[in-house]
Formats: sequence, structure tokens, C-alpha cells
Amino acid sequence: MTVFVVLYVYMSRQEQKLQTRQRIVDAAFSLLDEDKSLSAMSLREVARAAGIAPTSFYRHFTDINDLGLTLVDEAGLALRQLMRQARQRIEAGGGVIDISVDTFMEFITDNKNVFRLLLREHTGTSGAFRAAVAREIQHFIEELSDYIVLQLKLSRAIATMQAEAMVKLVFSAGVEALDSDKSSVAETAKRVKLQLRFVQLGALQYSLR
Amino acid sequence: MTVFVVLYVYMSRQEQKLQTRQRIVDAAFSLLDEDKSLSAMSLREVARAAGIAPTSFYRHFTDINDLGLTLVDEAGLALRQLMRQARQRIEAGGGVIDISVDTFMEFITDNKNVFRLLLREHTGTSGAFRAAVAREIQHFIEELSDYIVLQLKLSRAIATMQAEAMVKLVFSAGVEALDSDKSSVAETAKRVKLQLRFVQLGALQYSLR
DNA sequence: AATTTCAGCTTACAACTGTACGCTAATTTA
DNA sequence: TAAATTAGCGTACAGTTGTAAGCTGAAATT
Repeated sequence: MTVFVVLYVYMSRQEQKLQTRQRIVDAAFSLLDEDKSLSAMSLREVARAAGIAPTSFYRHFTDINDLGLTLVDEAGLALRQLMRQARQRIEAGGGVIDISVDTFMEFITDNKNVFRLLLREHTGTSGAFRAAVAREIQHFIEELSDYIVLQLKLSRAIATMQAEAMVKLVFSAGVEALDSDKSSVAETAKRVKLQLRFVQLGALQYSLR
Repeated sequence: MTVFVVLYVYMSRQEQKLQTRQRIVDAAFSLLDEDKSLSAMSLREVARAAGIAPTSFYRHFTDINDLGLTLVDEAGLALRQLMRQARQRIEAGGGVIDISVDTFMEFITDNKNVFRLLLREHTGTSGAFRAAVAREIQHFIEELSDYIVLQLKLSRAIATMQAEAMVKLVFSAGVEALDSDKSSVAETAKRVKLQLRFVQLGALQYSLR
């Protein structure tokens, strides 16, 4: 005897819609691999990947652009979560630079498409997207700057410059990491850590001058 | 009385073809403004801008991709010329950092689309393009590294790290400069100069440690 | 002077795009 | 229970794309 048990998971209309919306977002992220950019992503392609009719897309987003902004937002959210994670690890002990870089590199390895999105749109063809990504990076810089002022007792002005330099170096290293295998990533991480040390030493030296 | 003088500038077939090819390249560069990327550039669009029939494009390039590689090459060439220019200016006297940054910022301001191409393709959707741009940047780093070894007498290993950090910081500043007006560019330049000084001081400090 | 080469053209076609329109069936509201 | 709302679908259309095929006239070669 075989018994079929059908589980009905109740979902209100609103919840169903939200779920479909998320399917679209996920589909879009999954399309964003090595050789597909946001601007090259067609509405029909996304719809296909999400398993809906092309025209149903409009029930959730007005535009492909609208979807794009959502993706950038989600990516920014992921970045901020990443920072929280790094802070926790730092409080648990360990060199700030080492832990931050390692956390970042882990993030990139595990979320290539999220980081790719940020990088591409940072220099992409939509001014709105460029600005949105720039804002996310600015958040990053400001939080790091706060940390530097508190921990290293540097002036706010110098701390900001130091933080900016560090974030940009880490992001640049991230660019390399996207196209590298695991061992190369470790090597890239090592190099950027040294460079961050240069910046740290230099900023300190400069403020003692 | 009106006299029409027709000037016949003789051009061999080969020269004509080369001229058309250059028109295509120029047209492509001119299309690469704020909101058009290489991958979003259609063959027909380029042909239209170059004033030729779509199918005539194939007499010069096998692909849009082929054209892309040519553009990256030309951009790399422009970068190398830029460096030569910077070296000349430095020999004429002045702070190395100041002159290098100023030269670079001038270049970006005068050749926005060339720099945009490099930036976009550095993180773009074509692995071949990404690699090509990475090579150009590597050139840049190596030449700067040579300079540092010679002038500042640092070890090759440390000089390379310093050079890499500096080039990446300058390129990052370039990203900002693309979306800025003239006065903001000056401000960005000032900030990156300070950051470069951090790196320089830090690398020196580190090697004396 | 006769022949070959070839840069650029026109025409043509199948594939794909965004999106307008109206239908359906199920949920939500009254 | 009756009426209203709406997520998702199918059909349809005009516009754009890459590129295949073959022609033309001028330049280059013989």
C-alpha cells in the first residue's frame, strides 16, 4: 500500500507574489555570471530563468532598470552584513587587517555574482547605478573610518583618507580574486594585506610628522 | 564668377581602407560615452556612426569582438604614451607624485571614453578583454616599480607592492573623476596624492623596520 | 588594354527584443 | 454568497539585431 501525503503550505496571495518576486531576483543574480552584465540582461531572459511569462514580469517591476536597483540594494545589504561579520570576528581576537581581508575574500568567493554586480555597475552605463554603488562603498569607508579614529586615535581627516585608500585597495584585490582560483586568491590576499600595512604605517607616520 | 576648385587627394586603395577602418574605430570610441558599453554596442550602430553599410563592417573586422580588442589595444597605447609624457615632465622637475597624478587626471579629462573603456572592460563580461586590460595595468605597475627601485632604492619585492598599490589608488580615483566636474577632480586629485604619500611613507618605513 | 581583385552596397531573413491587450482562475473583500 | 481584484498567461506586433548572398564600379595587376 502506498500512501501519498500532500503537504499544503498555505500562502496568502501577497506571500505568493513576494515569493515570485524573489524568484525573479534570484534568477537575475544567477544570470550575472562571468559573461552577462545587468545591461545585457533581457527581460525575457530573466522571465525565462524565473519560470514566468515575459509579461508577468511587469506585475513585479516596472522595468529591467527597476529590477537592477533592487539587485544593487540587495548587494549592498550583503556587504553590510559582511562588515558586521568582520567586526564580530575581530572582537574575537586577531589582526584587524588579516581578519578583514580574509572575511572579504571569503565573501567574494562565496558570492561572486553579488560582488561582480557591484564592480560592474560601479563603472557601468547607468549613472543611477554608479551612484548607488558609490554610496554603498562610501558606507564601507565611513564605518572603517570610525573604527580607525576609535582604535588608532588618528584625526578624523587622516582616518578618512586612510580608510578610503584601504577600501579601494581591497576592492581592487577583489577584482583579481574574481578571476582566480583558490590558491591565487590566497596570494592576492597576502599582497593586499602588505599594501594595507603600508597605508597604515604611512598614515601614522604622516600624522606624527 | 565663381570658381570651384576640387582638390583631389590621392589615396591608394590600401590607404582608403585604412582610413575607413580608422573611421570605424573612432566611431566606436565616440559611442562609448556615459551610457553605452562595448558589449551593448551593436555592429549596425557602429556602422551607422562610421557612415558605412552594416555588412561593410566585415571587410575590416571579423567581429564586434575583434573591434573591441583593437579598441583595448589603442587605449593601452594611449596609456603608455601618457606615461612617457609623465616621465618627461618629472625630469623637468617637480614632485613625482604630484606630476604623475596631475598628468593622469589630465588624461582622463581629455580622453574620458578611452579610460571608460579600460575601466569597464577591466570588470566586463569578456574574459579576453579583462585579461587584456589587466596586462596593460601590469605594464603600468612594472614601469612604476622600476622607477621606485631606481630612485628610492627599495627592494624589488617591496617596490612592486608599492607600485601596485599606487596604480590601483590612482585608477580608483580615476573612476571618481569620470563622473565629476573640474573642481571635484582637483579635490579628488588632492586626496589621492595624500594617499599615495601614505603608501610611499609606509613602504619606506616597512623596509627600514 | 584586358583581367583580376575587392571595398562597399542593397536586399533578405530568421532570431530576438520590449511591451500592449485582453483573458482566466483564484484569492480577497464586501 | 456575490462582486471585485489581480497574478500570471497567450497572442500579437513593430523594431532591432547579426549576417548570408550577390552585385557594382573602381583600383590594381598583368
